[in-house]
Amino acid sequence: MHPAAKRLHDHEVSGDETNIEYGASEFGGFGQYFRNKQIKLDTQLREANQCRSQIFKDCHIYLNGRTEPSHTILKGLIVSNGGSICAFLGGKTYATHIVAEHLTKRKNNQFANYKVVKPAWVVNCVNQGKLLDWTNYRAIESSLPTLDPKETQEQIILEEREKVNCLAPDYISSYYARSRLHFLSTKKAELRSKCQQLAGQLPVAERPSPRTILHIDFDSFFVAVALKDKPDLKDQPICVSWGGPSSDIASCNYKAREFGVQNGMWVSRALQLCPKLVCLSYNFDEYTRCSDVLYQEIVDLRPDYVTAVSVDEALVDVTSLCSKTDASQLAQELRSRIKAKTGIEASVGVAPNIFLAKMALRLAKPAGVVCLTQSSAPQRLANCSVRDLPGIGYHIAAKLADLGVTNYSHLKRVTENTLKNQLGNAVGTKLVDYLNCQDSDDISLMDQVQKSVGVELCWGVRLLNDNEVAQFTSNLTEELWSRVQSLYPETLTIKFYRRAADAPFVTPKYMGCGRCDVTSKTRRVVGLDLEGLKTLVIQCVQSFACPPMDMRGLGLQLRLMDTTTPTHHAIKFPQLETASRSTSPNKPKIQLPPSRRRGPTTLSQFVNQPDKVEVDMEVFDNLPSQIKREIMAHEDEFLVKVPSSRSRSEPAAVTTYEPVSFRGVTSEAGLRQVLRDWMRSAESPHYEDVCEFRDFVDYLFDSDWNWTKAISLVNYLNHCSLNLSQDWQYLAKVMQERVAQKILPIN
DNA sequence: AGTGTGTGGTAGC
DNA sequence: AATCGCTACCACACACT
Repeated sequence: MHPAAKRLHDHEVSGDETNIEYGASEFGGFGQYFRNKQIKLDTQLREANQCRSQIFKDCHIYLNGRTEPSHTILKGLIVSNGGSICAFLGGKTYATHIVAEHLTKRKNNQFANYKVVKPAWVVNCVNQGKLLDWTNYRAIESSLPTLDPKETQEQIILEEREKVNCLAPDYISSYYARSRLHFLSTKKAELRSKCQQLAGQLPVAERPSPRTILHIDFDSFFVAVALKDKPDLKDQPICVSWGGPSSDIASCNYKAREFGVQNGMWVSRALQLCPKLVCLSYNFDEYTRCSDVLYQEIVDLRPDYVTAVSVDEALVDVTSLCSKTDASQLAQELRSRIKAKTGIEASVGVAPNIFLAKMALRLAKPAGVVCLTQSSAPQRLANCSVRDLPGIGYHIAAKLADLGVTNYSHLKRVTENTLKNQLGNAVGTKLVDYLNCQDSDDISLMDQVQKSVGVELCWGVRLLNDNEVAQFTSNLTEELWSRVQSLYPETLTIKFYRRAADAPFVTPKYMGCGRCDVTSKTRRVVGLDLEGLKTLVIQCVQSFACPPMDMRGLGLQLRLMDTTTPTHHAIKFPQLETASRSTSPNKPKIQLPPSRRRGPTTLSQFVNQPDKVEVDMEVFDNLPSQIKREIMAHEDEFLVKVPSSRSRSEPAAVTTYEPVSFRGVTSEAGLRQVLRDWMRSAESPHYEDVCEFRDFVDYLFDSDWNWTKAISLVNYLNHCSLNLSQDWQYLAKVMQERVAQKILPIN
């Protein structure tokens, strides 16, 4: 059974539900409300029918279309015999069985990989008191375990691709242009970076305790924007989405929430709950404009600190300001100014720490201001669902429910140790903090420096063969590369989405990824250029050995070099996988550093290397001379060759036998002096100098075999660069990887 | 004990 | 006819050293 389904199932049979059914939620936690409602229905059913058996234990069953007997009766049979009902397909749970009388052609495809059974199966199971073989009750011929034959799958993909072609040249850009989640993520990154800059400009404030923190955001932001030019609709239930039955609701107003409609829900389901629901479109430009106004107003306050939470949401430290003004008055004024300039309502939470500010904001919505203090908070929060606590999502809330904790006030029933054991140290500690109305996070200490850059695409991915997979992968890698700009990537993590073995070939959501198995791999990428990166990504993708037609999505994430805590590592040795050693001709090619045209700072990428094993040069020095000789004898097999097409910048030293010198210096002490002078001479290394140094090091290796000196110099460069700019550090890193690459074959 | 990798969870509308 | 299910960050378990 699927974990989520299992949790629901376990929960249902775990007895005392009285406290959570229809549990009062001041926070509009309608998701919880409906989950509770479902639990209550099941409980009622079970009670009405008595719990007769566990025949359907681990069965999560979806009822489709008209049935005989009716849904109500079938539900009663299933639930009272230990099963559970799957309210809808897709989403986070999935059905183990579908009960249907007959299916439309489309649903035939959609359900092809489910166990689709006739209602008689349920009835007969109950009558005979055991779980019967479902295959005798198939509602469709091609149902499990027969998968769609390859030709059928191919046909399906070809048809889908007529509508949505993920290989079209502009697919990725047009996709992201319409993706709300992409919009939210990229806006957040931008705003974080702006706040980071701002922090440098704001006066350094004294930091008395307690602080005064504002948490401010717009009420149902997307809907509010959509309603700006349609004021007559404002009392109707409204949502923002692209409009189709399986499209997500990005935002819905309070009227719609009364019907149980929630953000993230599919339109089809929302329409079941609220048939009069009106769908309005996105307006990303206007979101940006409102966001700008919001942040401008915040900055104009001259606060102590600002942290971007979202495009429409910020945490603001206003402690200094509040020595003169009353915080709630400040918040009210801010609210009115924003309303005046954007035409939409914002709410503000005011409190002495982040946790309480967030909770205050929830209480303040819609269109209000709420102040919470250490003393007033426990009372005000007592009945709030744990689901509404920051950092507590679906999964943790479910685990808490297993512990009998659904409300904030229930937390004190459980010991700290139980929380930590069940939920992990971090979450446990956080919950205890919350219970004490404390928050260890301080917004002025929150790091807003970007540590990684990634792209991910899991919609419309339908590919026929390895070539297409490579093409798509390559396109996505280019998208990633375009976002790297002058950053310093160190490792790449590839996240691969593959259709789960028992997930239907045709996804419930139109062109969605369906239920997937996700696997990931991490590789070092220091020194790779775009081509090298592409090759690496494609290799990795192939290593997942997924049938092309089952690929459903791909994520690529680059972890950036950490320049805040310098590593004092000596040379890192790459370690090739045994497989790639034999395929060395396919290795990504070595690149020269980019020319100055690309700007003075990015030295990026001219060496390839995979994994790592740290060794320092003593290890090499101590190698048996036999091994050293062997290496030298096989030089051609492993030494890295620099492409000769760029040889214009190659110094003569590489091809002629002159004394081994760098700018006329040969002694190690002298060379170190040259390096020091070089590093002092410029904020960032110049391209020509880099080439010269690289070639000198290459020469030491390839022609002079003076490896010790080369390693020593590179380590020295690394050592010195620790106090210099990122460019110097990156150069050192690239040189280390390059040297490591040369030593590699001794492993 | 520290390091690196793979996995999983959460947040925003 | 549909649909645009992203992304950054944290925490953890585990393997390896």
